Amino acid sequence: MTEDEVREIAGKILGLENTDTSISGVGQITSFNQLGFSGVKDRPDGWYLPNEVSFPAIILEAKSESTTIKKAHIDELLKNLTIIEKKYKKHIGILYNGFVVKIYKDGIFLREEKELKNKEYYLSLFSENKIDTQKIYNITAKINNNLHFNFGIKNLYHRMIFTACALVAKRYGSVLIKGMNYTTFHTSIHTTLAKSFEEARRQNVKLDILLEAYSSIKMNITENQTAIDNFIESVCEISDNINSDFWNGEDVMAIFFNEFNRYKGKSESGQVFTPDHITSLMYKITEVNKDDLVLDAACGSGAFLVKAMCNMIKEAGGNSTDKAKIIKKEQLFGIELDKEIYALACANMLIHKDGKTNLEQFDARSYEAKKWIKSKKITKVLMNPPFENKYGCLDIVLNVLESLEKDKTCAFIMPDNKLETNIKKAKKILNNHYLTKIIKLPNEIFSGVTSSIFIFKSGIPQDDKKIFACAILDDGLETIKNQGRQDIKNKWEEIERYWVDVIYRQSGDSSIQWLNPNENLSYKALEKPFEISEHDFKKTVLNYILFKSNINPDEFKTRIIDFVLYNNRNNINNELIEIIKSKISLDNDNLDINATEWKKFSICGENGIFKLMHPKPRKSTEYLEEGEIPFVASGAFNNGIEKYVKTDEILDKGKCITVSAIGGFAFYQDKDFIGRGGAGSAIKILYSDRLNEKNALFICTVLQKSLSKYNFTIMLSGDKLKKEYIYLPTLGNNEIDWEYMEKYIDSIYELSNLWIQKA
DNA sequence: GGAGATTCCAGGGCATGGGC
DNA sequence: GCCCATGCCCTGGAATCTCC
Repeated sequence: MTEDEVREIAGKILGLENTDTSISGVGQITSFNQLGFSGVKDRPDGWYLPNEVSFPAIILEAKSESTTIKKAHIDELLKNLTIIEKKYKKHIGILYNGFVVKIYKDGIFLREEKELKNKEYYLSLFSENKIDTQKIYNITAKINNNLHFNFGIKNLYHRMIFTACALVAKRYGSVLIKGMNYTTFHTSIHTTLAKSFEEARRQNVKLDILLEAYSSIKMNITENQTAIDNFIESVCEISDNINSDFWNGEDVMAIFFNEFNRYKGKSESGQVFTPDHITSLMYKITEVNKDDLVLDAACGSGAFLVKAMCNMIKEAGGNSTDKAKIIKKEQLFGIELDKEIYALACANMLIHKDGKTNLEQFDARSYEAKKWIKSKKITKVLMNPPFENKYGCLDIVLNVLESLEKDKTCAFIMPDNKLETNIKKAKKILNNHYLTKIIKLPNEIFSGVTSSIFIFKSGIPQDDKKIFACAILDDGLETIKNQGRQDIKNKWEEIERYWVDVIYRQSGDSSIQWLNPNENLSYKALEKPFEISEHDFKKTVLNYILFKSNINPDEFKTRIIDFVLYNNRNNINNELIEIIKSKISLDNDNLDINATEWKKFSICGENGIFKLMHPKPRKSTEYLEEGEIPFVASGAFNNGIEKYVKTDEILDKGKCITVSAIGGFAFYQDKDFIGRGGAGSAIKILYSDRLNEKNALFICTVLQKSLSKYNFTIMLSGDKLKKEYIYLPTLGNNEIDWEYMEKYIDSIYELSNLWIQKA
C-alpha cells in the first residue's frame, strides 16, 4: 500500500470523521492553520480535535507499507504533537505504516502494537488510572453503612451481593427511583434479574444461585424510606460511574469490591480480594492476548476474569466488535467453591454486561474440576488461590497444572515460602511442570503474609533449569487513613511499565537472582551484614538492670525525658541530674568493641557453644495461681517473663539464655523458671558452663541482633537455631574471649547501675 | 504407635490517641 | 468525652512431622 492508501484505511479504522463535537479527518493538504492553529503551515496526515480542549486529541502520521519507521518519522510526529499541545494538554500520537502502530501518549512513547484500532481505544488510554477513587470509596462506605445499620443486613457478603444484584438490575434496565417502597423496590430487582438470566442461563445454569442468594438475604428493617432512597441514590451513582465513557467500569468495580472487603470482620475471614494493580500486573507479565483462553480456578469475585475480559476486548477493538462477543462467551473460565462468593462473581460478570462467562461452582482440587478444565483447552491461568494448606493451596495448583496441555503459562500468587515449606508437594509439581519465574511482591500487599507471583509452564519438567527471580519492593501505593492502600500519587503506571519490561527481558534490575531449583524455591532476601555497636550492649544491660530493680522501662524513660526536655525536676533525683549534665550518654572509654578479632561460631549445632534444651509443652493459661516462679514466654519485655506463677513441677534450670521464637529476643535467666514450650510461641533454652551474668548479657545482645529476622511467619525452631551462627570476640585464634565479654559488660554495667540507682 | 517437636494461622487483642 | 482506626506486641491450639 502507498502512503495515501495507508492513510485512507487508517482514517476509516480510527473513525476520523467530523462530528458536532469535533473536527476530524485525514488528508494531505489540510494544514494546522486550517484546523485552527493560525500561522502553522505543517500538515498532519490525520487528526481528531475535540471542541472541548480538555479532552484528548489525536494526530496520525501515516507511512507507506514499504517504509521502515525511522527516527525522522518519529520526529515528524512529535513536531506535530508539539503544535497541538498549545491547545490540547492531552494528546495521542499514532505512527502507522500498515504493519506497525507506534503510540505516543503526551509525547512519550507508550508502546508498539501490531493492529490499528478505533479512536476510542486510544482515547481510553487517558481514562486508565483516572477514576475519581475518592468518590467510589465514599459511595461504597455509604452503601455499606446504610445496609448494615439501616437495613440490618449483618453479613458482609450479603451486603455485597445485595448491592451487586441492584447494580446488575440497574444495568439490565430495572427502574429504581426514590420513593419506591421496599416491596416494589425488592421485586423490581428480582424481576429484572430473573429476566436478564433467561438467555445467560442456557450457558450457566448455576446463575440461579445469584437469584437464590438475593432472595435469601435477611434484613431486619424494611420500612425506613430514607434508607431505601439513599440506597437507590448510591446504586445509581455507582452504576453511572461504571457506565461512564471516561472511566473503565472494571476499575470502578475493583475499587468497590476491595473497599467493601475492608469492612470484613472476623466471621468473614478466608476470602481475600486481589488488589487491582496486581491483577493488572499479572495480566501483563503472562502476556495474555485477545485470543487466549483464560482460567481462574479460585476466582473469588472474578477480578482476574473481569480484568482479562476488559483488556482483551480493548485489544480486540472495543465492545461493539464480534470478537468481544466471542471473548465473553468462549474465552473466560472461572471456578469458585463458596456458593455466595460464586454468586458475587456471577454478579460482577453480569455488571459488565456479560452473563456468558463460564463460571462453575466446585472444588478446584477435585477430579470434576480437572475434567472441566481439560475440556476447555485453557492457554493462560491467572490465580490467587487460598493460601492455607487446609484449603489445599498446592493441591489446587497441581490440579490446575495437570489439567493443561503442554507449555501453557500459569501465574499463581502464593506466600513467598509456600513451595519451600511444602517441599514434597513442590517436588511433585516440579517433576512435571517448569517454574520459570518468581516475582516477589511488596510485603504490604496482603496483611499478615508476604507473597510472590509464581509463574509455571505446564507439562515441562523442571529438571535443573534455573528460575528467574526478582523483587518488587515498592508499588508506589500509600496507606490513606481509613481507606487502605491507594495509588494517590499515580506512581503505579510507571512502576508497572518498568517491571513488565524487566520481567519480559529477564534483566535490567539489581534485585534479579537466578535460583537453582534444587536449592531455592523462593526469592532470597539479601542477608544484612552483621553489625553491632556499643549502643546495642548498653540497651541490653540497661534493660536487664531495670528488670532486676523492678523498674518499668517506660516510666523510667518518661522521667528522664521530662527532665531533659522540659526541665521537670519533680520525679528525678539531684544526683542523677548531675550525671545527666556531665554525661549525656554512657561513655565507655575503657574498651573498644572493635579492638578484638570477631569470629563466627555455631550457636548450638555440632561443636556449638551451647547445649540446646526445650521447655516442656506449657501454656500460660494453665498457671492461674500467682506465685514466685517466673513464667518465661516469647515476649520482648521484662526479661521475657510473662508472669510469676505457683507450681510444684520440676523447674527449668536457671543460669541460662532463653531465646524467643518470634523476634529472637534473648534474655539471661538467673533464677530457675518454667518456660513456655510445645507450640509456636515456645522459647529455646541455651546452657553453657562458661556462662555468667555478664558474659551472658554480651551474648544476648549478639544473639538478638542475629536472630531478629525470625518473625510471626518464619518462627525460630530448634532445628533452625542449630543451623545458626553468631560472631563473638576471640583471642585471635579460634578461642572465644570470655574474659573480654565479661569486662566489656562490666564497664557498662557499673555506669548503668549508677543511673538507675540515682533515678 | 506414641510422644514430643515443629509448623501453621491471608493474625489477634488491646492500649492509645486523634477526630468529632 | 466518646468512638473507632491504628499500630504495637506477641496467642495458643490443632495439624503435621519426626524420632525412638
